[in-house]
Amino acid sequence: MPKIVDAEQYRRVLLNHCFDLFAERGYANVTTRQIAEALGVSTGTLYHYFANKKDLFAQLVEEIARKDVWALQQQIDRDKTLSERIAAFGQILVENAEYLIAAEAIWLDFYQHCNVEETQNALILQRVAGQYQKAIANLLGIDDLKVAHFIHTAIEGILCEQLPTRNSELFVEQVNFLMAMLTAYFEKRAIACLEAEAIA
Amino acid sequence: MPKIVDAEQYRRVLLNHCFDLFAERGYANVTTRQIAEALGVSTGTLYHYFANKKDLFAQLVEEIARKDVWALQQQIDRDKTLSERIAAFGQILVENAEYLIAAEAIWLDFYQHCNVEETQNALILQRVAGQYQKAIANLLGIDDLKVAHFIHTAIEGILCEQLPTRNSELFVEQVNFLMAMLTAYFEKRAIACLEAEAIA
Amino acid sequence: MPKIVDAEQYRRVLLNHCFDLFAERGYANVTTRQIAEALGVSTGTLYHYFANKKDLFAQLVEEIARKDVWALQQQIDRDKTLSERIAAFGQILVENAEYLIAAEAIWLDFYQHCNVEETQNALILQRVAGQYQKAIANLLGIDDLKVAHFIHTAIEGILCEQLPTRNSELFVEQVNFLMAMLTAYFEKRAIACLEAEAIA
Amino acid sequence: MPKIVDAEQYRRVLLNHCFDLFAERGYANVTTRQIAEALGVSTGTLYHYFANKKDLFAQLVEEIARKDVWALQQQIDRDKTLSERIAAFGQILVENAEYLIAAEAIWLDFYQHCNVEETQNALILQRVAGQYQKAIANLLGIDDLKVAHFIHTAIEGILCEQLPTRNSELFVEQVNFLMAMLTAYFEKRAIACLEAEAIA
DNA sequence: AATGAATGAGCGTTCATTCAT
DNA sequence: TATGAATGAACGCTCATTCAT
Repeated sequence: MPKIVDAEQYRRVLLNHCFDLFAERGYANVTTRQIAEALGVSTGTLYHYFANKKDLFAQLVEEIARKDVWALQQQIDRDKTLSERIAAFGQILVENAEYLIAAEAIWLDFYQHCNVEETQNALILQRVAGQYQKAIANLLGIDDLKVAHFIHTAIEGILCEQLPTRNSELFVEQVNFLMAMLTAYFEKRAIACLEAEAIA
Repeated sequence: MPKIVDAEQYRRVLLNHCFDLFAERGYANVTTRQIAEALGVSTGTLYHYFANKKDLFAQLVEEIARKDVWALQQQIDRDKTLSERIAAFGQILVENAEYLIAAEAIWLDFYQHCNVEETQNALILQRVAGQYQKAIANLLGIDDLKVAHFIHTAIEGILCEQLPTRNSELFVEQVNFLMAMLTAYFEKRAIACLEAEAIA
Repeated sequence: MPKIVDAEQYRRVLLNHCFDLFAERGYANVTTRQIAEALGVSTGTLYHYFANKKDLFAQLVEEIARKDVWALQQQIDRDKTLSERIAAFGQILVENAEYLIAAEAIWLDFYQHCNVEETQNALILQRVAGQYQKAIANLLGIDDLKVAHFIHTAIEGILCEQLPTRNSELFVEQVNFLMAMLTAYFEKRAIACLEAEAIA
Repeated sequence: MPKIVDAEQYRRVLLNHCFDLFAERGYANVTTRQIAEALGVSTGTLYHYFANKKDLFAQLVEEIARKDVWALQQQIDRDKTLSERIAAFGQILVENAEYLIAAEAIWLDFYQHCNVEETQNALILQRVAGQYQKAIANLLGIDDLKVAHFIHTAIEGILCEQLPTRNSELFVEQVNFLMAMLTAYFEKRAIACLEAEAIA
């Protein structure tokens, strides 16, 4: 089925070219004509590859998550200690700040526009969130998915704040706070663990 | 003589009645006619009290912040220890989850829709953020505004995640994580402080 | 009936204060609120003195005509020759250009907005036109109302042209052309008259 | 492939079908829905071909001028004497009275509604006026553009007067007056010319 | 597969007019 | 008399979507 593969690839190319448009202006402020123009195709073509604007946006969200998770997995280094991993994670966030904030803008738009009643959207929401949690857990080498979930959530908070105006100084500061708190939290947990063993 | 005596007060009444509408559907999905209907007035009346839809929304954001900050200040209890304050704060968040998530929805919409080029919006953004930070710092009895800022940011992250579907179990969990990390962080800082003094 | 006289006078005061507003922006681009504001009264008061916006405008048109005709009558000088009268008329036009153009703007707006089906408007139109013709005929000391009518018409054309941008040089030129043509026309008629008499 | 092959041509078709609507009711009293209905298209289609209502109207004004000037040029007959040309011109005006009055209504609306601050409008105003002057000068075979300008202006006055109610008897009378005055004016000028030569 | 002209419901907004005070 | 808050029909305009080509 070579034809279908091509169409599939083309769909992804189109999605990736939409990223900036949606990130900068927001779902509601982007028209299908603007999308078509940005992609160098007609609106008709758009509707050939996507059922409608919402569907296009939902697919973009999935595509972003797919790529993010894959990229995070590439960064896993099994030889590092926990605190080294935390530091490395912090650095990844800072280095990719611009992209992550843009992706957050899109993700939040999806949070707010998607009708959760539509099963499709609920599934995307759940799946993507799960993927990020696992990716973060793997990257930090921790087992507790709930902690990974919290970390993801806190990062989203930090990214949110950068939406109206970028402030990289503040961003670095906030990331450092998160990493410091994580370190303190894990140290405390390790000590508690040791003490528990000592008692036993 | 006009029908409404205190226009200023009436404007606030109108704003407060808009809250749910904007929180549930989002700025872009609420029409002025829906607002008018929800308020039990005509669209014309809406435009008598507010310059336009954006202005109405910006004023709502400010009104929410004003009320939130005031409510937080009422909760300050100078007799509590730091860890008691942290626990109390966590409880406040959990008890008011429903309202806080709704307010976050509105706040995020403002983040994304407001044009920061318009000085007015930039000022609102700055002022409101500052007020929340101070309120949190006062509530926890800490001096470091930057930590308060981070806490506010992390809470926003937690609230964001509840937007598409409420999950109170998860919410409590995340708030507990935040509080645990805060506690670990402050303890570590206190120990470091003591050691520094000991050396000196 | 002193009260009624006062109200009548006040109505005229109000009308005269509307002149500039309607002349500058045109009937359709003036709102009743703007009128009220310019007059220093409320919209309610406006509707106390005038049935509606159209009525107010129609009364303004009549008031302008009343004043113009009266002013023209003041300028009649029975001792002048025809060519002196023509020259004097030209001078009056040039000296009052600014006002006449503004009045023409209003008059044209009435031409275009008034529904002639409404008897009231048709009457105003007829009456005012007749008054101007007589006033011009008297001023020039000519009997032929039809010539006066044509002169009035030609002047309206000249005034029309000044509406989008004032060009006083052009205005003077056009008035001079009109006066030159009138002079040539009357001279030719006088000669024809003499010849007719000679033959007889 | 789109449905309409020659968009430019279709735009002109649409413009020409708007003529009566604007002429009869005036710019401010015609809604975009009425225009669309009169053209047998949707409002959306209107905005596909024209930027907005003002732009549509401005293009209509230019289209009218283009056609009028072309039509006048077709009437030029180099074998006629001046007085024959004047008579012919008068006849053209009378024969096309109905159309000319309608066109004048549109032209006056443009005079009054166009914001001269917008360079585009100022240019249209200037260009169209210049074209009419040249067309009249060519038709009458005279060199003096200023006289042609005055004639155009006087005709506009005559047409204005017909706006509220058509009165063809009056129209013919006024046109005849204008032609008579023109004849008298040119004769006088010719005599003055001859005398000047005689002296020399 | 690709086009873009066409659609029309629905948007934010205005404003002449009313009427309780 | 005088007020101005309230009204709501109607405005100019937008844009996701369709479909003949």
